[in-house]
Amino acid sequence: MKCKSYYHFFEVIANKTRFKIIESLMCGPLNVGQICLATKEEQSKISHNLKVLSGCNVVDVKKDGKLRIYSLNKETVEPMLRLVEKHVQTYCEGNCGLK
Amino acid sequence: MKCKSYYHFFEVIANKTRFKIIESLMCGPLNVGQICLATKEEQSKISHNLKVLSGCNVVDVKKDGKLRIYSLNKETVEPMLRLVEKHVQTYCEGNCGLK
DNA sequence: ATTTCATATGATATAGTTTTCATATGTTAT
DNA sequence: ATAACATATGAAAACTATATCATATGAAAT
Repeated sequence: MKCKSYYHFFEVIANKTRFKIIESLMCGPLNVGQICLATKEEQSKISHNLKVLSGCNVVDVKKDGKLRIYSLNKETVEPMLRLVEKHVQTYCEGNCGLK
Repeated sequence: MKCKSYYHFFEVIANKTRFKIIESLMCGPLNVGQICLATKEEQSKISHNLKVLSGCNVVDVKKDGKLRIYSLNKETVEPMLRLVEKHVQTYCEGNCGLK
């Protein structure tokens, strides 16, 4: 397994705002304005962070007029969250030292 | 799936030094001095980062005299790295925008 | 009991990331 | 062509994480 720079992938997910974006996209694609509403975050903040997420294909964009619709790459993200959930359940009663 | 604070788990892995530690433990348990050699990093840096890793059970410690032997929780880490590897192969030719 | 070795810890300095604010770009409607 | 709207972008400010250095702790050997 070659993984010399895989930690960069985790950096992308390891952020509160980006994680909220991911959660908001769990139920289906949304445009930027809708993501702002769902996350209660500012537009430019969301845009900056969407760029990071799409930069490594954690989310996908497509244009629709003046809207940009973002969708989650569930194939990678969902199993990854399932692994974390299992880890927390198995190894950490309560909060695992996680803040 | 409840995942409100799961991003903290990713923060733990999303770091160059800690990732090097994880890699060094891939082949089996090591004590702190051995991890320093394997990673070519300073002892106190390693200790600080080992604390973060063990804080959420990504690694496990046991004492042996004055040595402390760390081992990797492969059950969570390995499948997670496999997911990233697959992601990179599938969605990113070259480097995926990852640094 | 003292020295030596292995590791941990605390405080500060340093580096890096994230947000913010102002503005730019691109699209549709008028 | 201009206005209105949605989103993106750049630069600076604000924030957070990390490394470093000095020192502390604990265990074994002398």
